[in-house]
Amino acid sequence: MTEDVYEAIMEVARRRGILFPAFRIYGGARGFYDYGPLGAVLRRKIVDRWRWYYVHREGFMEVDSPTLGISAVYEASGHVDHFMDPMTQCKECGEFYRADHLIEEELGIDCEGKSLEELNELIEKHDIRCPECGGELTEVTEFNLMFSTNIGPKEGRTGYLRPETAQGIFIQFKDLYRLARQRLPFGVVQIGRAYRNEISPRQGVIRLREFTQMEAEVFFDPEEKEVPHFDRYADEELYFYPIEEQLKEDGEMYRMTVREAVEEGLVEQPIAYFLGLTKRFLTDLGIPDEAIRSRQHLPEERAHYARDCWDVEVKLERFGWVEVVGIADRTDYDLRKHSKHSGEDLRAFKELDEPKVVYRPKPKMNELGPRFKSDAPKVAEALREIEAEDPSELEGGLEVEVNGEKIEVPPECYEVVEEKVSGIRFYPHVIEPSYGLDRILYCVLEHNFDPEKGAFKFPAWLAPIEVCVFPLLKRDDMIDVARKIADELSEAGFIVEYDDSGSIGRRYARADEIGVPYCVTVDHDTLDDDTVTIRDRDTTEQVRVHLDDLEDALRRLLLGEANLEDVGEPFSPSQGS
RNA sequence: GCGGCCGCAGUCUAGUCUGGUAGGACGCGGGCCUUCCGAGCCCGUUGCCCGGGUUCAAAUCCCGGCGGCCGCACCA
Repeated sequence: MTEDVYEAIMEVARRRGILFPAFRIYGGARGFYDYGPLGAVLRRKIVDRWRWYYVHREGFMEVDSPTLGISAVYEASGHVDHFMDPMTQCKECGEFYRADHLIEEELGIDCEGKSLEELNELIEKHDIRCPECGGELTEVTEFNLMFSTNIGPKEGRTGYLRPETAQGIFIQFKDLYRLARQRLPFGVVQIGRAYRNEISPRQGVIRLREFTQMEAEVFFDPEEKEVPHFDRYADEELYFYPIEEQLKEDGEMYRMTVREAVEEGLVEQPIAYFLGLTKRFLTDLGIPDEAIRSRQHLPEERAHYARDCWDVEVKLERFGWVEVVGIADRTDYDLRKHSKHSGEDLRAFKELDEPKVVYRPKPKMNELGPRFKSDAPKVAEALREIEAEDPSELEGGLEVEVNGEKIEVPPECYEVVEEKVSGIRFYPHVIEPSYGLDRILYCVLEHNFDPEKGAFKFPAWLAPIEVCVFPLLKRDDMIDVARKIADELSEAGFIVEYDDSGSIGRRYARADEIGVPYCVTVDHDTLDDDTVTIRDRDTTEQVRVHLDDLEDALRRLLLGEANLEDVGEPFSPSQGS
């Protein structure tokens, strides 16, 4: 076999309706894929599992905001100015390249964080040319990854397809904070499409121009930045690959528990918690423990908004360690930015243990106005910032600074008022676990793929088809019974497929290929005693169960509550009738 | 798209005519009291849609925009 696992998987995936390259009849377009019938189910099940962790268990609120945003949002978030990749183009054939990736491929060096000048120098110095045609390359320029469009007819207003779902949450902070009953910490999740106009997507479903994110934004009081139920995943063991190991010549990842990592100061508690959760989630999907590591971002690769960031990476045959989840400490960056740009106060409020009393000069505008004319509002503003613990400090006039000049404010211009300060306002800090669904789905495919059989072996609950029902022979009496069973199982909630084409062996193989965990077969005995066989995908062993027990047996099998031998009498075809 | 009405806390609303930077109710948070499904009391918290103009000063007056509702038109 010359083809690698990636190609084998994509071949089965395309043939059996998991993934299709998009727009195929028109020649396709890089960076876009369709989910076929089975892929769509698989995707849904992964999303549902994620929801179970984040919405059900963590109790986070799920929202769903527009994928197209007005420009103000992305001006405030910094994406208009910062969400750029370095780009170069071949002068001969016109092909575009990501300059840093191209240099990395050609020279085998790390270009993360290099400036445009540095990239240009490298290209010139090493005479890097177009890998396609050998042509000369243009000067490296910045290219914004957001898709822009117009909102409304004609020129309209500039809009951007969202490059991440997160902003939709930040800009609704006020309402969400209220709905969280104004208590921190709280979390909000969003699952949806995001768009990035990648310069040259090349790795199949790993780098898409339209992809699905599952993101959580968890808001913390910066002074109490801890997950309350930390113990839930604290004893989870995982592989850590922190900055210092990455910088060593022979640096290695090492294994420890989430709790130990926090105690050793390797990673802060909330990020560690979500790393633990993520590992559990990924192993649920059939990705083995040793193919999952938590890698800390190097300072130069962190996004413009992140203080610390850890990726959860999954090891793939062809692509090596691939980031499937990023858990970033976005601090108060986003809320601050949106507060500033929108003028809305996106702070949280915290009551002090002891309210304190202060005294303030309350400006009398009808005195200030005539006296200071156009400076009156500034004087008033300056007065409002004065605060004293003792009212006598405010008696007999005050001095304020306006436009760099000191101004005497006579006492008749203000009134000393007592004010109770009962709390403080602050911007919450955000920890953001962000999952790339499409990449995760590919990892699930690869790690559940048996290259020998060319077949998937998904965890039973995850299989896009849960049960196949076959008549042993294409005989009307068996067909009728099998169809009826399939129908009843379907009504009971199972994802069922009925199949009577070809030989029974062929049908088992077909079911195996797409990872159907259990096949139910109607045979001669069924017609006599209402029993059927259940066949296990991985062992190909069979048991006989009575039709009355079938639903229950399958349910327990799919949930992993029982093994095959627990649900029926052993059966082997040679002993059967 | 056209016409009308309207934009004050999360919600409902006073104030707008007669410019001087906002008051209430419910809600929400904390406490007390109670104790099983929106009881009471105390404390706290939250706001004039945006931009421009007039003015020393705009929730208030003028212009523009945006948004909502209703009607008509158009359309999946």
